[in-house]
Amino acid sequence: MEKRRSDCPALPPGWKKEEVIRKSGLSAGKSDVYYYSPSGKKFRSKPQLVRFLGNAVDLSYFDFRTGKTIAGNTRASRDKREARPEPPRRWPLVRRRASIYHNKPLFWEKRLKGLRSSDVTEESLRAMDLPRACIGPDPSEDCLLWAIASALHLSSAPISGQSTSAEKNPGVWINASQPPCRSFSVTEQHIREQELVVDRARRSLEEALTADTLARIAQTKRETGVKERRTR
DNA sequence: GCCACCGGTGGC
DNA sequence: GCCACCGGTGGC
Repeated sequence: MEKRRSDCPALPPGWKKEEVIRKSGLSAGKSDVYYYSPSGKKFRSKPQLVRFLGNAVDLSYFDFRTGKTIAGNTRASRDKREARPEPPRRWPLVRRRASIYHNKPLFWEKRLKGLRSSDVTEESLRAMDLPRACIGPDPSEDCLLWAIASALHLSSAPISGQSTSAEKNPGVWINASQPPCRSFSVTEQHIREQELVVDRARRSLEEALTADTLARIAQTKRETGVKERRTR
């Protein structure tokens, strides 16, 4: 009997997927898919997952059997795309870079306008401290943030901004592999400060997830108690 | 009583 | 006809 739990990138960290092949009976050879929450709770169906995760995770495009996120939610479109599932939606910049970047290097960042990071309640996350003095058609901080994020995805080379020549004539001297801002450098101090920010965010997330789990357990206990009193 | 496992079936 | 979903049950 094949039994293997694997990570599921389309679900939050800690969730595992398991596929169990039926070994006997009329349905021998078919398989059942199960998911396990970080706390070990087992889920046999997508409705079960949706009920448990609520608004915390959008499962509209989640394919229960494959464990992958798909582009459409109809049965027909899903079947057509089965051999080419969409990557998880948490890396939109990576998916969009190929077509937009190669066409017009100077203006592609404008096309990312409107994309914004947000938490599970759709509340926009706080803006970052960015290098000053943007160069290019859209001087907004949002645009620069998207440009830096995409530059980090495009190459493992250092991200340092544009040369002074680009400031004088961006149409001629702009370096498409760098974000459209004045040259800047990142120091060890900057890195340490950002590590602290990330560390704080992780702790907050951990506390929120723990509180959520405890609340769900309490809710389940309350519901169970009500049912038991009614049946007496 | 729990749960792994398979069967039944409604929706497509 | 297929299969996602969930009910039922036998083994522990």
